[in-house]
Amino acid sequence: MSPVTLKSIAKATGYSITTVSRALGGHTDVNEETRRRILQVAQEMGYQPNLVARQLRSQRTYTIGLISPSYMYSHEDDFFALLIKGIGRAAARHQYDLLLSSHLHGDDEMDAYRRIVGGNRVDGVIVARTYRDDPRIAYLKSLNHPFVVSGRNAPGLPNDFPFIDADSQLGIHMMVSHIVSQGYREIGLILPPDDLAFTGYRLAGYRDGLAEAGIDYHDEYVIYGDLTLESGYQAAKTLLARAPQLTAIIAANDLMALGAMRAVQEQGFHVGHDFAIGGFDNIPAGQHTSPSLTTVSQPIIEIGERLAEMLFQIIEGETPADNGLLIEPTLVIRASTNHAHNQP
Amino acid sequence: MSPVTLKSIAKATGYSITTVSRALGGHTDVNEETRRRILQVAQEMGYQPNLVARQLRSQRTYTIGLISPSYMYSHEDDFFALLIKGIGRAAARHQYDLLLSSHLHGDDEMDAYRRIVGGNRVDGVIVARTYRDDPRIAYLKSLNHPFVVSGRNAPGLPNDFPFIDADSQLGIHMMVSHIVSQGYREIGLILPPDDLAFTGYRLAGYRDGLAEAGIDYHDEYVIYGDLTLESGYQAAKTLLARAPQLTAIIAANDLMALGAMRAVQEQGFHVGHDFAIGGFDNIPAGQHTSPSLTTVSQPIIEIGERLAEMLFQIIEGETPADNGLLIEPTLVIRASTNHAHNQP
DNA sequence: GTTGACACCCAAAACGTTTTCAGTTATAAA
DNA sequence: TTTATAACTGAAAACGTTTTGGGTGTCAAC
Repeated sequence: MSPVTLKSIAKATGYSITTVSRALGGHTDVNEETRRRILQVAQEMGYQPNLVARQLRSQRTYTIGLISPSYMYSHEDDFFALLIKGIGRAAARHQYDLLLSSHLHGDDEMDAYRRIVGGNRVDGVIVARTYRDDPRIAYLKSLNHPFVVSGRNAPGLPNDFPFIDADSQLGIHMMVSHIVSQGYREIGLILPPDDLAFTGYRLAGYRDGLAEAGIDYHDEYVIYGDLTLESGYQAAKTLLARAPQLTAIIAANDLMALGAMRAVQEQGFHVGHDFAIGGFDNIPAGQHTSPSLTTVSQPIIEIGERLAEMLFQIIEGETPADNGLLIEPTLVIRASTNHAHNQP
Repeated sequence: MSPVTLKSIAKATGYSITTVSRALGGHTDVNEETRRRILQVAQEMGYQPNLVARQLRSQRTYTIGLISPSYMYSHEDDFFALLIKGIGRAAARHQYDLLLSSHLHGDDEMDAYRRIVGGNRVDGVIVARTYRDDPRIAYLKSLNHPFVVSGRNAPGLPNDFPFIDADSQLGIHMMVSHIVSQGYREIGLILPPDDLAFTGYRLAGYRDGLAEAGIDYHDEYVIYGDLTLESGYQAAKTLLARAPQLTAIIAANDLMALGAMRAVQEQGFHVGHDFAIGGFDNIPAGQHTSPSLTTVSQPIIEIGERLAEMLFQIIEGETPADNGLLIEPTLVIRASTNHAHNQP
């Protein structure tokens, strides 16, 4: 009835706790016959090692942590779900578990990090959704605790930590070039909040694209949203009121793009014919909208997998081959920017 | 440099480990002045309690577990992502963490349960995606370990465990009634694999609906898929070949419904006008398809939240008010079954 | 001047492992 | 026969907490 421990197996077999531990641990210095006996008794008694005790003694948890605000990774935001999927895959391969700590919206995120990391609950953490000069990264570096970052610092700031990020500057650049190639030249942009690190890259990519096409940049063509569909809708309405000559809008994520699409359609435009909409993320919903959404795709699941692999290497004390990895995104052209896609 | 522990604080303040522990733990039998001193020193030294040691000593982890195959909770299957979101919310409120253990596809799921549960890593677990007479449930019951179940046993079998499930029998029944009310009477059904517990309820709901409408049941109108979009596509093609008189298809989840929709459209049908398609789950993509998908909606996030709340109660030794909860799903009528929705 | 009550503090045990170090026996070499 | 070596085993320490079960000292009451 009471939990079966090394001690109880020791008592049952007549061997010491040490020997039982070594036998089960597969050490060489235990007689083959005694190991057989011990293994069998352990089996019969249904022994399961107490992982917490093992963690305490060995100072290893075989667990990695992901800390997230509780309102994220939802259908409003597939990003976390996909990242978790990739991480989970890699973790399963390496026999690690994933500790997911959600903190309430108002709470200080740093507290969660201090608790989990300082509390020795994980061997490493994955930091996602980076801010400009992210304090979480500073904290982890000061502790010299293994971590990897999904994302990176804002443009111009140092990236002296292991990270993987999509080259979203290039992604938006490709999007602009494509939209220009379709004949649209008055292009608006809906950006994420300014404290997110990647916002600067998306703006830079936009300017790159315009410059390449020889189009002037106008401040009033750019507006900030908060990544939700609703905010995309509002932003597009504001943008159109402010600059009615617009014939295209690029949003920094698909959700805002879908909101923008709705706003634009309400204004009587025929998206894909007289107006272009471009997104970023390639969320599943974008395939099924009408018109389907042209977007920039980043392989989030794969990024999650590679991040985890990278973290495992760091935990094991190896130096990962790529300490900062920029992934080239791909442009997925669909009907919202392209006549040819419109009638299948 | 070395980690700051109760011991180091004891040394620094001159008090014993016991007193430091009791001071930080908020016990009453320590002088207010000494507590102040200890708190301050702990603060200065940046003390973070070692949670693993605490867990070992107190035999409580303040962690709940969710074990899932690593291919699940993806954009192919929003279910897990949403469930995790709900669980995470509730967990954040109660200061619990979530341990997510993914195991590789081929591995025995029971091993993961034995490892996590037997290894004392969690105070309770949430079992999702139940099978008929699920061995995981039998295991947890035999151990008398706190757990709750998302789903329940197959029809006719006992549910002697705490669970929350959507009443999918009623859900499909409502769907059939609605489709019949739109004038369709030759209705096919695409079911999930037979070993999943809820398959029987969906079939029963289908038969209920037919019976109520006075329509005969035909075996050849029913086919099994594996919940993926691709399998829905194949299943629908088979169904149409087998019974060309069909004018409607209900799929047991949205993904298969979308696959079926594609197959039906390829055959030249005009879904929403001369053919009806119904799904189940209300995944976000269904809003944006063309035509948009009529579906049965279950509040997965809320179910996750309530499951977690229920589990916390059980862990705390209370008896939850609802030990088995059936949630009434809602029918979301969109264009794939309804003319009126077709031209907004 | 003893007694009780109270406030405060601490040594040691316990949680269940892993590992270090030393001990015991059998065997081979000298 | 002694000695060195190898093969196996075990006692005890350690990981960092919390809790048990006293201690000590002060003060009021008798």
